[in-house]
Amino acid sequence: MLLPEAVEALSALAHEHRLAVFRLIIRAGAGGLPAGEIARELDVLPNTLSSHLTILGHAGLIQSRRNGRSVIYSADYNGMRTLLGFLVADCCDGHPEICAPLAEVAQSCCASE
Amino acid sequence: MLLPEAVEALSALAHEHRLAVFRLIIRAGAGGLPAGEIARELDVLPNTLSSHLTILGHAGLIQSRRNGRSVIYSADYNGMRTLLGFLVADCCDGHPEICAPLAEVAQSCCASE
DNA sequence: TCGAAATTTCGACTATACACGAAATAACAA
DNA sequence: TTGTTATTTCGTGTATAGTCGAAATTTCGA
Repeated sequence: MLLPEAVEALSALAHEHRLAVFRLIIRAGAGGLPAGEIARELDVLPNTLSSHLTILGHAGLIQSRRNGRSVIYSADYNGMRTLLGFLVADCCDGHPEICAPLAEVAQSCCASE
Repeated sequence: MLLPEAVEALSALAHEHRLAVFRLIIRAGAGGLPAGEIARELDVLPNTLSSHLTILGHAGLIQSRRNGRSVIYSADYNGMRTLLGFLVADCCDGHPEICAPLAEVAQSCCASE
């Protein structure tokens, strides 16, 4: 991942509603959520939400598939992983004070699975 | 960390120059870098850089101390750790496909220290 | 085929972010 | 004190992001 792509992904998440949308979608798991339900849940107008979803999608953080009249949005785990990897990479240049605790967090939460 | 603070930190990093500044400062280690050197390195006007540094500082990602005529900026490891923790926390709700690989990355880079 | 539901696209308005020149402030040396 | 270096603050112009209403599109049931 290059810096411009990282900036795009960070910009996508750097918005109150979009970050909330992303977290909601991540927690929904592989099944994802229809746009309408997200709009209702977060009290955002459907057309406004649509533009937010487009931005998150273009940044590689979410994916969409159509199901009947609904469009289902789900997390792009690979995109999120790439972004986190990019951010973490900076601390690996001799600065374990950041990523050592992070390793614990990531490990402990995954171990519980 | 609450959502608004996360948005502020993400917004601070969601800018080509600011992200570059942050990475440069992180790699500089605890010694940090004077504002002027950062400006020269990234070819940004001193006053423009100053506003970027203020934004990163207010977001809790960097710190500053004065040394003579220079102002030295260094990374706020705790702030960065908090942001990464916030982002990773989302995947811990039963989605190890994100944080499992992240745990490896974080662990391997810290192990080499 | 007609109408309703779900979502997106379009166009316009407003607010905010960004960059820059000029001036102010802080520290130090002569 | 005077001048110089390093940095910040201020004011302004411009570009970009965000929001919304209205209309278009897609899908499906009656």
